[in-house]
Amino acid sequence: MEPIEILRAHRRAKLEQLRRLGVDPYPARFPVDGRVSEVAARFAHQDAAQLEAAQPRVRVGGRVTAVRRHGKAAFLDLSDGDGKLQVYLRQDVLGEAGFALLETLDLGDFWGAEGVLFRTRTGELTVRAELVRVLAKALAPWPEKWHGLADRELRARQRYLDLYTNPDSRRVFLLRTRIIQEIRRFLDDRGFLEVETPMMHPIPGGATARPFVTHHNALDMTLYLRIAPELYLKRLVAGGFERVYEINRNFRNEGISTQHNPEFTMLEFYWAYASYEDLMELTEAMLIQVARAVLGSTRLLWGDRTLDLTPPWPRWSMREAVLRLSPIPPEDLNDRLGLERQAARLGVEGASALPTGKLLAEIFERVAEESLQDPTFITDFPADISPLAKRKAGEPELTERFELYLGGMEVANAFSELNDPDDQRARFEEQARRGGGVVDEDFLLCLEHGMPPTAGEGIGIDRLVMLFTNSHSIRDVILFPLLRPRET
RNA sequence: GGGCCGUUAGCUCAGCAGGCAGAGCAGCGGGCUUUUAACCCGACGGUCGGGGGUUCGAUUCCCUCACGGCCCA
Repeated sequence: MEPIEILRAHRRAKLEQLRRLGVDPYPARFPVDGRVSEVAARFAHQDAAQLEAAQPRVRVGGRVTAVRRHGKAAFLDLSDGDGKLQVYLRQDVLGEAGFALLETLDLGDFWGAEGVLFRTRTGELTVRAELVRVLAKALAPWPEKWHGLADRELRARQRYLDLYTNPDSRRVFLLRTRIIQEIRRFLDDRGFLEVETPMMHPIPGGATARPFVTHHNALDMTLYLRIAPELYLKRLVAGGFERVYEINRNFRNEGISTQHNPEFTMLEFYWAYASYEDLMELTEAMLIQVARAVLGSTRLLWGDRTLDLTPPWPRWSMREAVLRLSPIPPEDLNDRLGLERQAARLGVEGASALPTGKLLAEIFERVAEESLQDPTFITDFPADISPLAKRKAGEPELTERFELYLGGMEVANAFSELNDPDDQRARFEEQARRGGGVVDEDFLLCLEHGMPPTAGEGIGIDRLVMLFTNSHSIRDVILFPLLRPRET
């Protein structure tokens, strides 16, 4: 037998032993006075004498993460992942039969206990158990108690073990939830309405990315998992929901990296009668509110530096960012020839075939993106890489668009929405000519019925969580990141 | 897609300038009625990621594949 099978066999033998004793190893219910970490916190400030006087009786349940046996007595640690509470078992209190339950105990089992709280001679808050009960038998061996689960792959694959054994991991996901809660609060307070739009699209749109393809049998119809909710949210603005947002998953059938997971969570929100400049202020306010609420600070620890969110954040045009952060001479950004030369020098493949605006964007990504650590708005995106953004008045080659960079990552993308149906049609057609999309006639019909001037923004929640938790891989902030299936 | 690093017991990790594969934790047997990484005694536990090559001999060196991690694109 393999060693692991022997370990499992031992546990299974104990399961059978429980059943022979007439003990249900998986009972239905065990009412408790609170989570063990809450109970521990509630009595944290009572010393031995106070507990002795009050004799507080508690009933708790948790996972057994440590056992220290002393002949006819034993100490267990009951854990809920956030904290633990020690339980003291004595044969003279529990009786031989009750104490013998210990013979069936393995690390990882869930146990319940009831008794009076006291402090041991070393001062540890402890339940003197008058009753113990098996709540759920664990049949698979538990990870090592001191180091926990360290293998990064196993931590992602068996997140339930990671969460119980690595407090840092637990902290990241609790913060993730709080960040999203705070964003909702921020938007709700400003009259934004949370909505849900389709995840399955007949036409993939709202971004440029390869979609996942699926099929609806009854309608015999190809459907695409959405790459962005944008075009549906704008339909809602046209429908009179003047402030809407959605926090939900997008799917992009592209590479996987420390910054990309095939499904990722995006906040998109739309604000009628506002422009991209209003959004810059709103974004500053939102991220500062979130940082204060979840971190109690507007400074983010990021690797070996500290990112300062104190507003106002610099606003640089894309052109200006390239000039500030690279030695490229301004004249090279003025004409196509110069742009092509610089793009080629930076390793952009097929530069001569790319639209002029795309060349500038490629250069920007290569020379500037990583340097943008403190929050910086990059504005004035070229129109030919911004098919859904309104053109800048007087500068039709540019758009009223910005991206927010933080920690060297793009975390937000926003613009004054293009609501001119003819211009939108022309841009869709141009994209389609380049093989970058399909003309969404239904959306164009919507614009033809009229959509008010609107500003819209997308914020990548996963990357935001990375920044707020100093996590440098997206896999560390997604509970179940996509992994290759394991052979066995 | 490219580069570097890794894969050894259930878990955490040593080891290997080629010569019988180790520790701690967990598990097993025994002892212990205030311990807390409990402790003490004892016995057990391995396809050294898969395949191939070099060699008298490979966990160790080389090639290759798989998977993972980090960095780059």
